[in-house]
Parts: sequence; C-alpha cells; structure tokens
Amino acid sequence: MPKTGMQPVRRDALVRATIAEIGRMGSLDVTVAQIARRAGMSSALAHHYFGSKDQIFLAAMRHVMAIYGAEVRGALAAATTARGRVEAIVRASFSTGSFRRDSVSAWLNFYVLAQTNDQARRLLSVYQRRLRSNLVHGLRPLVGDRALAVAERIGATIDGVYIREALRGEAPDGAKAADVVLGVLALETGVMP
Amino acid sequence: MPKTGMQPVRRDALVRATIAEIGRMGSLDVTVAQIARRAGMSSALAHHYFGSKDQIFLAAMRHVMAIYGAEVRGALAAATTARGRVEAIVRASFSTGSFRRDSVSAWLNFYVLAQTNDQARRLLSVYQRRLRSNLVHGLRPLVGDRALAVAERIGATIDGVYIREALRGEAPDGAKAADVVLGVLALETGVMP
Amino acid sequence: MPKTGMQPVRRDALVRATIAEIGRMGSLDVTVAQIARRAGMSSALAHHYFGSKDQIFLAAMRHVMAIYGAEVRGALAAATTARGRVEAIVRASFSTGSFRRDSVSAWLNFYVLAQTNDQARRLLSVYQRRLRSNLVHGLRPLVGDRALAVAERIGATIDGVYIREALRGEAPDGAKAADVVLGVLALETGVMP
Amino acid sequence: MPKTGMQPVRRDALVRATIAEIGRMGSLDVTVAQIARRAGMSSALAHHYFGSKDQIFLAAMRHVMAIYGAEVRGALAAATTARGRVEAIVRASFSTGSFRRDSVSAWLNFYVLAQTNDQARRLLSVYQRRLRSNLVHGLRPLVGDRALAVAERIGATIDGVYIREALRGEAPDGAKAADVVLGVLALETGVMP
DNA sequence: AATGAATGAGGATTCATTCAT
DNA sequence: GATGAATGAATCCTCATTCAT
Repeated sequence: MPKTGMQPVRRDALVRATIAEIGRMGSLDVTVAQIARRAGMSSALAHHYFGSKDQIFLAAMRHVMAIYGAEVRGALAAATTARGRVEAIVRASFSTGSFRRDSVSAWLNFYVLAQTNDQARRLLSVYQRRLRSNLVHGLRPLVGDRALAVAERIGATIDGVYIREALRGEAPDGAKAADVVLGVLALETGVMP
Repeated sequence: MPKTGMQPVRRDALVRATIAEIGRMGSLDVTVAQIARRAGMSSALAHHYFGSKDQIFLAAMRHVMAIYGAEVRGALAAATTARGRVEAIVRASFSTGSFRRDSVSAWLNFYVLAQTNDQARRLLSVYQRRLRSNLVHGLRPLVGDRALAVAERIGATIDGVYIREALRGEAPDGAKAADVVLGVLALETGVMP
Repeated sequence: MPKTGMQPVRRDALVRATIAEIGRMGSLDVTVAQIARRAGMSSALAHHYFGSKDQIFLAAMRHVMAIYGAEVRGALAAATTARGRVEAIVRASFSTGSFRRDSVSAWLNFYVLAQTNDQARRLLSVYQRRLRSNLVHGLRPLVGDRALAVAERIGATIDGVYIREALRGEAPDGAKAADVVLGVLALETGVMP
Repeated sequence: MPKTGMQPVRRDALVRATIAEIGRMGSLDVTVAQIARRAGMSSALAHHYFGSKDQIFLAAMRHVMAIYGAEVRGALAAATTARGRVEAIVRASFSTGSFRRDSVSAWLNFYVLAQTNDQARRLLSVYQRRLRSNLVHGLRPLVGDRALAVAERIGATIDGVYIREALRGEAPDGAKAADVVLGVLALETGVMP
C-alpha cells in the first residue's frame, strides 16, 4: 500500500506558497520553481499536481476568493439587522483573513490575470456578482429602490479602498479601511457620518 | 544629412505603442520587440532611446498620467463654482482621453508595476496626492472639516470604478461611470441623488 | 495471498502496449507512462518488470520479430516445392500478422533504434541473416550460384516495400505488396511476370 | 549600415549541422543546442533563423532531397539512351553526394518524421512521385506497358537497399549498392545479369 | 505484487540587451 | 540615426527512474 493522499496536502501548500510569492514579488512574475521551493517540493511535483502554471494561479485565486466568501458568510450569519448585514459585508471585506499584504497584492494581480485568462475573468465576475447580490439584499430594506445603485457605489468603493492598499507602504489597517466604506454607507442610509 | 531631432518623435511613438500593446495584451508581459514593431522601428532603437524596458514603461506611465493631469487642469479652469470644480475632477477622470480600454488596462498594470518599481510607485503616489489635494480644495467650501474624509471616499470610489472597468467586456461609458461617483458626491454634499 | 506468476502476463501486456503506442505515435517518442497506462498498470510496475525503457523497446522488437519468424516457419512447413518455399517467405513477410499499421511503424522505428542501440542492431542483423539464409536455401534449386545475389535483391525489395508502406495513408494490402516482390522473383527464375 | 545577409549563411550552416548530428546520433533525438553548437552559434540564434526545431528538421530534409534531386537531374542530362536514363537514376541514388552515412541516417529518420509531421510526409511523397515518374519515363521505351509495375519494383528496391545501408557498419559502397538494383533492372529488361 | 510520491536532469523556446557596422 | 546579428540567462514543462509503503 503506497503512501497516499498527498494530493490535497501538496496542492494546498502550493496554493499558499503561490499567494505568498505573488505578495512578495508584487506581480505574477513568479516562477513555478520559486513557488515550489517555498512549498517545499520540486517544481516537477508542482506540475504533476497542477498541470500548468496557469492552473496554479487559478487555484490560488479560488483560494483567496473562497476565504473571502467564507468570511462574508460567517459575518452575515452573525448579523441580526439589515444594516448589520451590510456592515458585515463591508467589515468582512477588510477582515484580517483577507485584508493582508499578500492577499491584496494577489487580488490586484488577479485583476490583471483576468485580462488574459478567461477562467480568471469568470472567477472575478462571480465574486463581483455575489458581492453585489449580497449588498442589494441587505440594502433593500434600508434604501428601497435605490439598492442597486447604492450597491454599485459601495462595491466600487470597497474595490477602490482595497486596491489603494496595494500602494501604501504600511501594514493594512482593516478597521480604518472599513470605516471609509462605512462612511459612504452611512450617507446612503441617511445617517450623517 | 542625417535626420536630426528624432529623439522626441521616436520616444513619443514608443510610448504610444507601449500603451497600445499593454492594452492589447492586458498585461505587462509585452516584449520590447512588440512595442518597437508597433512603433515602426527596431527593438535596438527602442533601447537606444530609453535604455531599458523599465524606462519605457515609466515613460508610458508618465504619459498616461500627464494626459489625465491635463484633462483635470482643463476641466478645473472651466469650472466656476466649488461644486463645479469637484464635478470637473470626477468627470475628467472618466473623460474620453483617459477612460479608454487601453488606458484602463495600462493604469491597472501600473498599479502592479508600482509594487516592484520604486519610480512607478512614486509616480502613482504623486497622482494620488494631487487627486486628493484637488478634491480637498474643491470640497472644503462644500463640506468644511469633512473635506479630507470625503476626498478619501471620493478618490477611492473613482479608483474602484476605474479598476472595475477593466473587467467589463463592453466599451467604456465615461458618463455612466462618472455618475456613480457623482452619486457619492451628491450624498456627501447633502443633495439626495 | 499475493497473485503470483504475473510476470509473463504483465510483460506481455507491456510489449503489446509498446507496439500499439509506437504505432499510434509513429515514433519512439513514447513515454513509459503512456505504455504503462495502455497496459493497465503504473509506470513504476513497467520499470519493475523491465528495468528500463530500452529493455521494453527491445522486448517489443523481439516480439515483432518472433511473430514474423513464426509466420515464416509456418509457411515454410506448408510449402512443398522450392519455389513454394521462396514464395512462402515472401508472403509471410506481408501476412496479416506482420503487415499491419502498427507493426510497420514499429519496424521502421526499430531500424532507427538499431542506429543507437547495439542490442537492437544485433536483433535486426539476426533477422536479416535468417531472411537471407531462408531465401538462399529456397533459391538454390531455382537459380543455382546466383542464389546469394538474388536473395540480396529479393530481401532488399521486401524491406523497401515494407518501409514504403509506412508512408501510405491507406490500410496495408498484404497481397498487393507481396505481388510486387513476387514479380521480382518471377523474373529471377525466368518466369515472365 | 549593419552587418547583413547572415541569414542564408546561418541557415545553411544549421542545415548541414542538423544532418551531421542526426547522422552522428542515428536518430532525431538531437537537441537544438547540439545542432547550434556544431554550426558555431547559440541555440537562440538557431531559433531566430528557423523559428522552431521542426522547421530546422524540415529544412534539413529539403536539403537532402534537393541534393539528391540535383544529382538525378545531372545524371539524366548526361544520359543518351533510354536504358542510360534509368541507370542514371539508379546510380544517382547511390552517388557519393547522397549515399553517405549521415544522409542515409537522416533519410531513415525522415521516414519516421513523416509519420508525425505532415509537411515531412508531403516532402517524402514528392520525392517518391518524382522518382516513379522519372523511372516510368525512362522505362517506357524499354518495357512498354509494364513500365509502371517495373518502376514500382525498382523504386522499392532502391529504398530497400538504401535503408539496409543504415544497418551496416562499414562505409557505404555506392557502386555495389547500385549493382543490386541494376541487377533487377537487367532482369526486367531481359538482360540476364 | 503494486503504486503513488517524488525528483534530477534536461530541452525547446523566449527575451532583454549589446554590439559592430 | 538605425539595425541586423548575436547571446546568456531564464522559464515552463516533460520524463525516466527510484523509493517507501
């Protein structure tokens, strides 16, 4: 009976290493060898488990988005009011699990990847649709018909704040970042910030 | 008699070609040869005039930002009221000169470049500082002390809308994009959108 | 209770798979993994039973030549006259067991392998010697002293017709192929074809 | 004014080196680096001038066949009788320009390449058609209606003798090889060899 | 007996960059 | 001013082979 069940372990290690390397380099110009080395294996094995560099990138993208999705779901489950739901979405977007140096860098680079790679584009589209859907659902009781337009503004602001983080030299401050977006939310719902 | 004074002509052609190629490829994975070919010269000449690929990219970045800056200045000059000034900044951000497929793609990629390249980072920082400064200046008469916070929100929203454009398949619609941001402005200044 | 006596079964499966894969690819650029997969086992097991890729190829070669040899022997046994013996050899060369797409391709590639691999070269030499010997033996009563020269011509023509088949797109036609060679035989023995 | 006109020189050097390397290795398992080194340049330059390894192989193939074609044409031009024409074709097939260790090895390997590569297949087909056409043309006055069948036999024998050479350890002996084929020709035309 | 796991050693191809002319 | 020529250094990917289980 051979040693078995390494696949998920290796794939996971590679995905994490990919995100870390993209964060470290700040770009997708990361070699499979670098990723594999950080993940503690040969580049040949990385290819064995993923088939190609693109697949590695896509898996990393799915991972980042899955984490974000989980955080949003968790926050939503804990919310009790409509406003609480919207705030939860915003706060989850800048929670410590997602709003980290390497994740931000990865996210930014996935936007670039989506320009070229159809699967990447589809993944990002799914993320945007879900975000909008979640926002609209939470906003409807608060702003009625304007929910869609408001969701658009909130969503864009989230993305903007997120992306801008990629330029800052300091460590990400999720609370402060969330406050910027929550400021918009407050306005939209008639509460002067 | 050798042609003289070619330098600015060549450099300009290369800069335009660079932006076009980045737009076409959707990434910085553009070869000097591709750029040079589109600009109608040999890659050796491109190096002769710029020294390195990085310098070509930086020049392209400066070009994109110069165009944007000029549009903002022009719009500001035409504005007569404080609110008009702010609206001018927002509209200029999505004017036909800047809000184009290739420019958006280039802009997005410059964010990535800024992760690695210090000069690129500095250039983007300058852009952000100017944008904030312009916004604050225009917003002060409208929102007083909240000017800085509002500028932060408006700026982030501009960037968010801009970046999101990179994912859409359709041709950029500057007016619609500007409206999203103007919606935030309206709220901030107490005008229900 | 471990299965026992698998060795011959596995080896045979691998040999057949090798010939099939060489036929499918049309070259020796066949991976051990491909061969093993077709044979229904892991590539590790293929190595276990053969030691190296070269040994697999050689075994396949021996197999192809063994089949050919058996067919020649069978045909010779059934022949009653000297002329019949020679015709039997020719016909056996293009019988349905040997004159098949994949066998032809394999044969051609074994010629190539023989350029590099000494054992392969020896195997092919054995085949050629046997063929010549058989032909000479059958031809002696028919053409006397010229037997050796005639055998050389007949042998070369067999090989030529065989190799040429590798280029044709259609399914091998053994009867027609044999007729080409038998035409030479007829001439050599004074029978106008 | 840059150094110019290297293309044909480099391409020619590469083609010769390719044939030599295939001859030396006895197979198509030749690296571009090996070829380039023998041709006195970097492998990058080889790619620059040919685009891909396949193109290098095809060029080598064309070269080998062009040499052969030229020799046939030259020999045909010198022939005065119908029989002389046919003999010229046969002799040219084994002339010192074509019947050399490396050419034979290359030729054999091109047969293999033709299994995979469509252009290679087409090239070989052209060669076979020309050979048959030339033979038929020369044989018509000698054997009338049987010309086609005879050409087929002669052609196959040429190929067979040629390929068999790939197995022999000794230096090619064109005269002896030609004699084998001429033996068939003699029979076909009613002259006892 | 059998195989998943793992890797070292290449190999084709690309590209920024330099240089002689 | 301009360019063809040239290359060193990567980079992705493949594969035969080994090994622990």
